Amino acid sequence: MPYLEDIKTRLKAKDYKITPQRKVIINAFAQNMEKHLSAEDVYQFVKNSHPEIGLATVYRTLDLLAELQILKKMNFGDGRSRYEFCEDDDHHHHHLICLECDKVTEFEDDLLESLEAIISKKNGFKIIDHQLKFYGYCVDCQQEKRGKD
Amino acid sequence: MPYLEDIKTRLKAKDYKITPQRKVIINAFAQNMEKHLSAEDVYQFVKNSHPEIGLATVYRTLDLLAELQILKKMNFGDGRSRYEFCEDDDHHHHHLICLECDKVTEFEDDLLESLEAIISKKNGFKIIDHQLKFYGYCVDCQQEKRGKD
DNA sequence: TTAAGATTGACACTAATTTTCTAAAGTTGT
DNA sequence: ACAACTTTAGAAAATTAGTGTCAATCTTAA
Repeated sequence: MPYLEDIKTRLKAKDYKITPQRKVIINAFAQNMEKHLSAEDVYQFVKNSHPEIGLATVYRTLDLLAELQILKKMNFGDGRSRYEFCEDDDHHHHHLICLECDKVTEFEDDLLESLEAIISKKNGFKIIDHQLKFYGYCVDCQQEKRGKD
Repeated sequence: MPYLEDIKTRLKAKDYKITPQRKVIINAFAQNMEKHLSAEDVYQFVKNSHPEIGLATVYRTLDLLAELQILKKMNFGDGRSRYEFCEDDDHHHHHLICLECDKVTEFEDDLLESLEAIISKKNGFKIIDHQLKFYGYCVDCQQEKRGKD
């Protein structure tokens, strides 16, 4: 979760302008830390305070922020891209995705680093990033299922 | 990689008919084991022998086969779903995705089982499936990059 | 402040996937 | 084999996420 000032600096460093729209969109993520917003989510959220903002602008801004590695583009299989702040370097987390209610929760892990070394050696593949997702049923949905039996 | 006879049995068991179109589509996967075909890929492949087949039919069949857990629907971030045969139960493999040429290669692993146990305990999350993807550069593309320096 | 260039909003457009409609093909009891 | 019924297929329209265009507006450096 980079600080907002830091983000502005990084935009400027690449000669991108700090527009109100970009600020608002970045803010949307800062105010929804635990969530994984889609373009449409961002659009709806941002419309409250800035009704004039266009959906295309949202898409463009998300693209830009992903390119600058400020946001990370994720796919949870629901047919749209979702975004979250990049984490600094080697502190990875992964996702638990509920097959029932689609809730996505996060989960810390560093165990994969050693696996990366093995793969690099075995396949000659230079690893830049990884993604690990677990699909299953969250506590709440397990409860409900049990109730139905 | 389930046997074709087995697949037919599973279709029948759920009262789905074995149509020529379905056979041809299943065959397309059997003949492209190592690939990860998209709907369009299947459509093109299948058109050779059966030019009359419709793209909608391909989509419907892929949906059906995924629902029956014969195929697995995957997303490699190229904007379309791709499919491969489900593997039997606990023999998982994962994917190395090249950021340069988009080639997807597979990689065997059983190391994640122990991690699953930890997560289940810690988060009360009942895990059904997992997906692990490594993004980076394949041997060939590393070579090219080095050439350019 | 002002000019140069970047960015925006509106809207048309593309591409993947889904749905609808209708007819053809398969299934079943006779 | 045949009528009655069900399932499946193909064509085309509809839907949805995301992108491209372009004139108007904004940001920033000088």
